[in-house]
Amino acid sequence: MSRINKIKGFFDLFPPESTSYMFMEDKAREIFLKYSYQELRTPILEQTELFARSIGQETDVVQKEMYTFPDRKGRSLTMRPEATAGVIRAFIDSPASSSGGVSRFFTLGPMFRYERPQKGRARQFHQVNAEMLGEDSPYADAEIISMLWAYLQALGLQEMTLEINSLGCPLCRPGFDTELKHFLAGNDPEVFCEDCRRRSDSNPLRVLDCKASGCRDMVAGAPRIVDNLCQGCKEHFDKVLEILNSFNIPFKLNPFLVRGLDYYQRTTFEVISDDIGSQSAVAGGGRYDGLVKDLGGPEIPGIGFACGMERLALLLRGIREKPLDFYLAVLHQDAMHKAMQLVQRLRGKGYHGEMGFKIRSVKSHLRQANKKKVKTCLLLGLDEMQKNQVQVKDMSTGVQRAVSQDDVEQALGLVFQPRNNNF
RNA sequence: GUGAGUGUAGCUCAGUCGGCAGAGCACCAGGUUGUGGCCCUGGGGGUCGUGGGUUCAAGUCCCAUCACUCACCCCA
Repeated sequence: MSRINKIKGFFDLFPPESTSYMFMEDKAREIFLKYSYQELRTPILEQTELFARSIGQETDVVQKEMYTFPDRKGRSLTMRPEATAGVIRAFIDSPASSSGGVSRFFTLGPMFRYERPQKGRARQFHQVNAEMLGEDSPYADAEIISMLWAYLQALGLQEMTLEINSLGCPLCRPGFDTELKHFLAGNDPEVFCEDCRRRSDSNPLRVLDCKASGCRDMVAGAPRIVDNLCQGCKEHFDKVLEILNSFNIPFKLNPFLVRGLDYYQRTTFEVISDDIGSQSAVAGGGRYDGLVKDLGGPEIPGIGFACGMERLALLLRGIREKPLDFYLAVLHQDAMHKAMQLVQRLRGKGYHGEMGFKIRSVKSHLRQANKKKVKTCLLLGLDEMQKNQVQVKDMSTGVQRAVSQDDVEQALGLVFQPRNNNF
């Protein structure tokens, strides 16, 4: 029979890579729970309009990157291309949205975008997300950024840059857009790339983020949002930076940092690494104070970030599964049942291990055990069965001794303690 | 959506001017009557991505096609 290919841009995660993902997920839960963020799991499939309305009709994500299709009754559904919209929708549906106070959520899981795969970019990819709803204080911005930073530190990642900017709010942004349009219109259209010629009128802010060399040179002299913020936005931004400074979180102001999702306003940020190919953004986020209302909820402010696990995985080093505690080698069919009983008992005591189901030579079993890098090899054959014993061999020292079958866990305990996590 | 590159053993790859399909690693067995790693000997493994063409002869040249990779774009 012919084989069936997996879908382009979709990947199977085998060990040791899957171990890195367990590690990233465990650390996310460990850190985020300390900050009082609770795990929220939302559906992968949502009504298409949810994303069209929140992310923005004009964005690349909505225009050409979504997995959108009709269900059996003809309703348009979309596989989530990002997490925030679904979290907000769920939040609006929940009692939390009308009971006041601050809600903190994190989510883990797959996202889907129809793009050409390359290093650090897949069609199904995984994100760690966090969102805080109901608080517009600059301290909220600082909290969530510092939590992201703490998470990256906890993963042991170095050499990353936090870039930050403010996009203004509905009070100051329109004025700035107008000023920016005037500036762009004053330049020779020839210096723009094709995209920016179009954008310079429809979405001038995006031109600031263009990587084309012509646009870049031209933009260097453009007016900056940070110089044109209204009083409220300026105070907010200054306060965020002040708090980050006081907590020794290093950041770089990037006046050209513009996120690709339309719902951001005020604080936006990205974490960049030079070490993961051309897709350099490891994490990104920002404030979205108008979004809950735009999605039919009350006027509640919010801020959040997304962190790309595929990109983190490229940076993780030395995450390896711990070796198994034991491997039990069965040397005769008559010892098989007893062997399984022993193995089950050891697992009940917290030891991790397996048994070989094939009757093979001691040499062959030990080669297996050695290859699996287990700490100890237990041998059970006819001799041991007659004496009610098991041979316990420490694989690092080669020391071996016979112990009573009743005392195996005690014997293992003399060599090492049962482990309590997977890394 | 655009561009470039790569497809040969489980993995990494070599294969000259078109002339018998190769290496290293991995795997299995033996070197010890029931003892791993190092070493030695032997062994199993191939639709040379697929289809067509040129030729006495194609892994090698030509065409098509599929897959993968990287980059643009965009983003995490």
